[in-house]
Amino acid sequence: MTGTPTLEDVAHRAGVSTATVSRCLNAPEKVVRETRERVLRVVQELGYAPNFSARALAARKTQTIGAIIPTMENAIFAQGLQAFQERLGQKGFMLLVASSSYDSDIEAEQVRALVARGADGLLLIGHDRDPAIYRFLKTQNVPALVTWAYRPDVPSIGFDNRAAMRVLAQRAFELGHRKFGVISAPVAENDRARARVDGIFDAASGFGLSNSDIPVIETSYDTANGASAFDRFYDQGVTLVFCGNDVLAAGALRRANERGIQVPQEISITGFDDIELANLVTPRLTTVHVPHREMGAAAADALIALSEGTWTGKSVCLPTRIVDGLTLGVPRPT
Amino acid sequence: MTGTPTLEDVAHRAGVSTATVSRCLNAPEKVVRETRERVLRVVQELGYAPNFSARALAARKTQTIGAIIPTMENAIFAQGLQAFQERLGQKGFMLLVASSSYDSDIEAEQVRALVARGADGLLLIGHDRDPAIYRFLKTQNVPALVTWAYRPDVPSIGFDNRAAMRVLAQRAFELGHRKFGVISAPVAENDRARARVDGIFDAASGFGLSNSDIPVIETSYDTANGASAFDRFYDQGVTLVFCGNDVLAAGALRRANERGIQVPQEISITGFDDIELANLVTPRLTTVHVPHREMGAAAADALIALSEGTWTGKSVCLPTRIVDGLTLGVPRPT
DNA sequence: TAGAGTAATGCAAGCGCTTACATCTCATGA
DNA sequence: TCATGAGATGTAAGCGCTTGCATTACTCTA
Repeated sequence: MTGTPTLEDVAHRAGVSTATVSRCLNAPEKVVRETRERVLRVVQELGYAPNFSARALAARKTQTIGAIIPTMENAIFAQGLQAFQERLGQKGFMLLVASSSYDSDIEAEQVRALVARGADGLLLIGHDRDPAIYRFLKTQNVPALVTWAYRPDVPSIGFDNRAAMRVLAQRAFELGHRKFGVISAPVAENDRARARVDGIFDAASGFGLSNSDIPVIETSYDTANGASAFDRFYDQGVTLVFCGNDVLAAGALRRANERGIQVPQEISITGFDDIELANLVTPRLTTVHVPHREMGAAAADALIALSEGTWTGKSVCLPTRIVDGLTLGVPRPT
Repeated sequence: MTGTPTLEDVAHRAGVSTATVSRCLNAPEKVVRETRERVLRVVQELGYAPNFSARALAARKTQTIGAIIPTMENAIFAQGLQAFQERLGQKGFMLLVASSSYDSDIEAEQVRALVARGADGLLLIGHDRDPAIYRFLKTQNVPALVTWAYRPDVPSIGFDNRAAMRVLAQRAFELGHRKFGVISAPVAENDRARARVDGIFDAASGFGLSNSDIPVIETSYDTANGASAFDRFYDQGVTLVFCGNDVLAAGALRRANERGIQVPQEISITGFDDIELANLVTPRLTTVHVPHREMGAAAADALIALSEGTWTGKSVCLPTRIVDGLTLGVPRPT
């Protein structure tokens, strides 16, 4: 009984078997009240805390959920992850995090690592990944939930990137913009980025614009990249730059400010995500609001349900909405 | 041998004992080459992956490090944590994250949860916390590392919040500012916030200003709070507002912009942390750069060393530097 | 009052791995 | 030739918990 107290120490002291103590902790209704109270008192006295490794080994459950996100440095993931973690914590689960740096090989490796660690379920971002990963997860019997994107056929809690961007683009076209550029995150292996660009294409075709007329610059997540892409588009004389996310848009906007280019009088800029940054730059960014926190919390609930076999089976598509900032205006007269 | 392969399956198939397989994986030098290669081949064939719960139970090590941060939504933590996680991953460790929402009771609870989960070490932010937590950690024999703050007497990897702010304040006073206000995060249970304010006091005393003359508004981490605190100070006619972090500063700056108040001509504003945001607001924020990524990576190394008993025992204090933005100028003539 | 039924508890076999200790093999030197 | 010892491998006892099944203690019914 030296060192950390174990179940057995508690059992001894309470005069019951370890089985009863275990039940008190995990299925209190199976133990008669008197016994339960006595046991719980001893648990208190001893400051007993279960050893999760042992519990995990015996019960084949770790009460741990893994999440693999591209990077926590992106505020949108940080925010969603925070909400996810909070909800998980409330329900007695812990969060194991890994990051992929937008690299699918690393992601696959992390999936293995998390499964080996016994994660009861995995949070994944977006749909694009090697089918072998899904097969592996299936054989290992570890449920996965896709977030930040929606699809009815696999468990997912997200939103419709394509439709959201379409709505924004539609509005821009209605304002009269016809000559514009798109700054997007690299679309390879990133269905969300691709969907956003497709949303623009969708809206454009309604205005008689063909995809081949739409210049898209793909560049990685960084304000500096947003800035240089902006330069190229500005020099081409576009009246509007759609950005695949707020960070790119903030970079573009900063460059516009640096060059003394009036936004939106001379050129309009739009973002996507509605991170706090969007509201702090000058002028305030016109962007698409995504319910990151709601999504994170809902994802936690879903993943716990999935791991306990009580999942409703219904993916959910959360609503997004346009945030009226000050960076989208009518195109300047040519 | 149905389901996930175990050590025993590998042992059988390779014609050796489980002990040998275990040694191949954990101490290869103890196994003669021929055997080792045969075993590893079987490991490949079977796609064997060790069960970490079992390993943890038997070896009393989980290869898992826990981190408790106030919130991931704050970019400074997200960035440091990302670097921390990456380095941990490179060394075969996983990251278990918990958040405290700046609440010390929640933090204490999370410490227990992480220890129960078998974390081999804990990353903590700042020094302020109930000594009982340190005692608990000591009896549980779980090492902890303090970050984002420095102190030579406990394992820590951080920087000198007080000195950094002192340097910034010194510069402001040299420019002539005498009437100013401080917007700080709540200093109770937050040694970092307190140190930053103290840094201002230090510098102020060198200019014959006494602490009681310095108005400090404590408010929680949120741009809206920064904005309203700014209003109060502006209306009091200060020429400068020191902010305890960039988020508060960004909020203050936004308000100034909204009210059409010229920064820094009419009033100066400074931040602290140098998150990306500082560089995106207009005008660019004058702030203090903190090496979050270096700190995160160094913390990972230190914590692993600590958990393996190879820690050098030397805390490290990383350098900070002032970032010359455009929000600190000479005070307007009275 | 005996027998059946049910609720509470105990027993003990694992869960998959690590590791102290025992055993075996074989080269070495006297 | 044989005791010696070093190196390689095997044996088996846990690590702390969960859980199917057995046992015990009661309550109820006929």
